[in-house]
Amino acid sequence: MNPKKPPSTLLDVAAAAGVSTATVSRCLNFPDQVADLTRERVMTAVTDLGYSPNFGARAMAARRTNTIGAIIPTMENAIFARGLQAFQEELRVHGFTMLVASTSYRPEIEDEQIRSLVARGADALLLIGHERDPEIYRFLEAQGVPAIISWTYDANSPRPSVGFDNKAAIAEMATTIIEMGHRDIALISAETSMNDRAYARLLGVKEAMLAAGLNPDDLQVIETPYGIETGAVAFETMIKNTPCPTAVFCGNDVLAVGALRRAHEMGMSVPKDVSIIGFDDIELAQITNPPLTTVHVPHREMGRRAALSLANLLKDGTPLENIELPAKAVFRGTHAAAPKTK
Amino acid sequence: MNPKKPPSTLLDVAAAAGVSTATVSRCLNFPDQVADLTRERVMTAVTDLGYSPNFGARAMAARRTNTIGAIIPTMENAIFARGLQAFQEELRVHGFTMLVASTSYRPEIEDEQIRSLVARGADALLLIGHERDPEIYRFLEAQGVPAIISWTYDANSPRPSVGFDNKAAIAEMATTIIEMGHRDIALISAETSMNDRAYARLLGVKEAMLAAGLNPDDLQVIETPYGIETGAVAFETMIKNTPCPTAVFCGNDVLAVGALRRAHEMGMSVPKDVSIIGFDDIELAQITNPPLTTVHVPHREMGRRAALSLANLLKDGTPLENIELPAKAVFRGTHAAAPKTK
DNA sequence: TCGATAAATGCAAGCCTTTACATTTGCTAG
DNA sequence: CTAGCAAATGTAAAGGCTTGCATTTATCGA
Repeated sequence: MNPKKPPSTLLDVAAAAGVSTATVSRCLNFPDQVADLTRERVMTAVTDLGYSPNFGARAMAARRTNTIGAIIPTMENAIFARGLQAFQEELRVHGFTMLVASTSYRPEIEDEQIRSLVARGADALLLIGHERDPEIYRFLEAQGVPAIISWTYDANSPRPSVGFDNKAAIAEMATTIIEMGHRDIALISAETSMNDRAYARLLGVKEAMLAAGLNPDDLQVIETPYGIETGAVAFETMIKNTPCPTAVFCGNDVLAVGALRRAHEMGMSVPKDVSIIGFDDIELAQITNPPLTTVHVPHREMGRRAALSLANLLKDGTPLENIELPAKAVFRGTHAAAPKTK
Repeated sequence: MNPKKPPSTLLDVAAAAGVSTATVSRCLNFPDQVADLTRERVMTAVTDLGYSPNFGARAMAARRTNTIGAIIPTMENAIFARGLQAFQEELRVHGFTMLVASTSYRPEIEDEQIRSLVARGADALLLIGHERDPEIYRFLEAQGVPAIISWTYDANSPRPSVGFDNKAAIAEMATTIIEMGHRDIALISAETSMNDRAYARLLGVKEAMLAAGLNPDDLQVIETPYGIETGAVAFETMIKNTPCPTAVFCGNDVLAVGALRRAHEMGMSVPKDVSIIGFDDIELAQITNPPLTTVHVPHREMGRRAALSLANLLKDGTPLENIELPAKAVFRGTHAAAPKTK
């Protein structure tokens, strides 16, 4: 235990066990290729010497790092945290480790982070959403780093993804709400530029309006950053519009919670005076009063499936697929028929 | 762009620029050691070839990866997600990348993950809480991997940490509550075995009781896993005890939210019939009705400072310090004087 | 008992970069 | 004009592991 004793190497272990380095290496990587007796001897040496393989050497020789990068907008949003957790858990099962970077929804940071993670030796990448500079896809291809897109699904996309159809999901919800008599519809959206999920949700509401014979252009939209307070402010602005909306869709649950709170503060009754609809179905949605009507998104399942796909690709070369997962409306307490008082 | 073109290497760049690999390497790592003209030529070659350094080779030659590992119980808990986000943001500023692993609060998984991250070449580690098998600390020392402990602070610990004093924080809160006349106190705690933060909080409540002349042994304790529903169940059990507690402390806000909800479901009025106190001050705490009285923890600041310390250590060798951050009681709507009806 | 085959192990060539040290080039001052 | 020095660049050794191929050993059938 001298402070300066350099960590032991494969060679040390080989010497201690009286075998070649190749055998030690095989012991560690393909245990069943080695005779039981030998393996035992090697493992003892490994333990005795406290050997831990040198990562750099291993990565260089094997041309892979068993590390997978995930690049998400922010971990502070529960939906990504949840998906990422599931992603990491599944990765671990297959012997991979996760590198994480976040972008704060800024494309130029995402660009930088993608390059950084590739330079860091990520064998594959998890990316959120399809939309980004084509140059990046070219870069990934040139580097031979596969990527899977998540949190969105587009049947027409040439890139493999595992996600759900944002547009269809919210359209389903909107159709039901419109059937309940709502005519004046509003949407508090996350910013749609460079966020294809948010944009798809906007499209979904409009689509439902059109299908129901309403004019999609009448949809009142406010775009605002993510947050309870921003949702509250947007709601207050919105509700003073003419015509005053009777149903307010929100791009996510956090915005909806803000809207709900402000509605109460303004003395409105939800859902009697106004319906408020969220998106994501995070934990928050169940504890509001009344509990939030929202669209349930399979965050964990997306993370898990993405990890599984990537692991299979890296292990056996199973090609990535384009997987659609269901997202469905969950009706709780913040929606009701449109008020008649109009 | 043939599908099989191997990525270019330093040698390719050197050849293209008409210099040696050493010069290219210097261009990339110490640009000012190279003549302007040469640098320009090299950079052009780098861009043209789409060169990205091979991580393994670099790690091996430089003996460091500029990668820092973070091992947390779970990202699904907002407090860790938030701290981790801040940790990663700060790391990025200093040119480091974050490897993440989670343990689900299981010591044996933590052990495995620590070894895995070290084997993955992490230059340093962020760990939650002090308590773990001493063998692990020995391992880290032997491998020469520095670690910083977070989410807790102990002035007496020999290991550097950046955190807050869990015991003192909750004791402060408990003292105030007891001064409001509460005598029958309960605690819904996270499991305290192998979770020194939870244990410290338990101690803190007892300490406050003792200081106020109450018998710490009278503290009613239920340990339960993390979750809204588990908090609710624990609350219901607790409230049927004799004597019935008038103040229920919770190990974290999520448990408190569950308790609060169940209290309402049981027809109790909070804080009139019972006071409920949380811990962490996550977003949830502000949207309950009434808003939750809790202890504010500087999650982001801990993450940021931890990253900063580690970055400074790795860059200039600035030794790690033991940093205490403040956590303070925030009084909102779920506490009140003890009911007189007793 | 011997050859054929399979299983186990060893040999040694990479893998690609960094960096200590050596060399060359370009200046400066005497 | 040249010795001497600094700046720029080159040379080549390491760094520790994996893996294709070669070799040895064990097993089995005839």
